[in-house]
Amino acid sequence: MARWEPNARARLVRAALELCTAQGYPATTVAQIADRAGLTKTTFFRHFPDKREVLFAGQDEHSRILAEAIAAAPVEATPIEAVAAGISTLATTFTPERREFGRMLIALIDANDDLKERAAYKHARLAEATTEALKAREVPTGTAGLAAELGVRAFHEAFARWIEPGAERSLLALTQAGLDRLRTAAAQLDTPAPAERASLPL
Amino acid sequence: MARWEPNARARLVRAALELCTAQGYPATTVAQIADRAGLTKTTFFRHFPDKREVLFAGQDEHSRILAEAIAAAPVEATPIEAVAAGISTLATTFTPERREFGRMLIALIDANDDLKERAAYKHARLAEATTEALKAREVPTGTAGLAAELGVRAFHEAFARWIEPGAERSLLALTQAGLDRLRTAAAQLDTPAPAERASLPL
DNA sequence: CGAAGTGATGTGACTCAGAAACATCACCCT
DNA sequence: AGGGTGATGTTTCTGAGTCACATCACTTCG
Repeated sequence: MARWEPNARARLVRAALELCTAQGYPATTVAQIADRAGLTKTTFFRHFPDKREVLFAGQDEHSRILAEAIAAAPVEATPIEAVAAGISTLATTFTPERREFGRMLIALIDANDDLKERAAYKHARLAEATTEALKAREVPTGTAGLAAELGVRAFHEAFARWIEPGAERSLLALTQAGLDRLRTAAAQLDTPAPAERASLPL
Repeated sequence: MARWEPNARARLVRAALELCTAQGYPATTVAQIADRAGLTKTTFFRHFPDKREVLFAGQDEHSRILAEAIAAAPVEATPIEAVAAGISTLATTFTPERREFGRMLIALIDANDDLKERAAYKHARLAEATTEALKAREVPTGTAGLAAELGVRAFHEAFARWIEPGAERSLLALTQAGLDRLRTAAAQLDTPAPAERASLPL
């Protein structure tokens, strides 16, 4: 379906990431991004609803992938198992080439509150979609919400480790490890902190 | 310390809430808000960093209150108990007059993605502050993060019920009920959904 | 093979958010 | 009475985001 120069959208994303990394996000103008992609400001806004969104391109897809994988999990799976299946499937959609992209994106987000805000929104939306997918499996609302939150947190944590320079483990392995870690953390919500526990009589 | 007409900030908040409720958030201009408060656009931006923020005025205070209450909880308290103490203290700072305000605010947020995004960010910041307060009590990172998330969710849920027209219970009672509900939900993360459980052999 | 159609892009003009430099006013203190 | 201080107003500017309209490439059909 491509006509003109193909991949206008991808060119915009690439241009945005490069320019923002080089000059900083606030110093980068939408016109500059469009220019570098060989397009105009108007066209930019035809592809993305606002300046922030170009850096989060494709993330709405994650909700769909996660939700579908959860729906496809075996009926007898527990909420956590369904979530594990979901984020595992999501993890397999990430190719190694996306590591560099991810590194740059995380660096940008860390440096700009505007982007942190959008990231928080994306997190919430992803968790919501996951919650709905679990509720469709008859998981009660509260449990669904928490399981979803655990899953999204596990995935983000895994992603953060995956893009680190020396990372050796696959994103898939990291997501599973992350979820396990959070499961055990959840089991300790009613346990006094170690420092206190150590001072209790044996 | 008030000089001119006092309460400029409060006047801006009130004007913003009224105008946005009447005309819708996107149709309301910063200049209009300032005008109605008897001020100018520049002064608006001296009090609030952006247009969205005027509707979330005072919420940064919540982080401080919550964190301080958690720090003040008894040393032997479990993470959840510390969080319960925190949100209970926070709940007691809400006077009944704030119910109407809360109603209008929630209605606005529900109707505007811009405001949903800011609300998600506020949620994340509140959870972060809570997490830090728990980590200061030697609670391990993962557990702290989840306990914080539970607390913030419980508070939001309680707030949503508190502002409902027919609500009778105090915000304090509602936060405690909300947290209890989430605690039991957390205990079911590894339990298959009811529909499935019912079909298992007794 | 050429004309109409379709979808993506460009142009120009506009509104509003938000920042900055500078002027002004009310109040306080001495 | 006069200077200091802090809050406000004035003006101007940049950039985000919207819109109406024109244009171009490519397709399809007569």
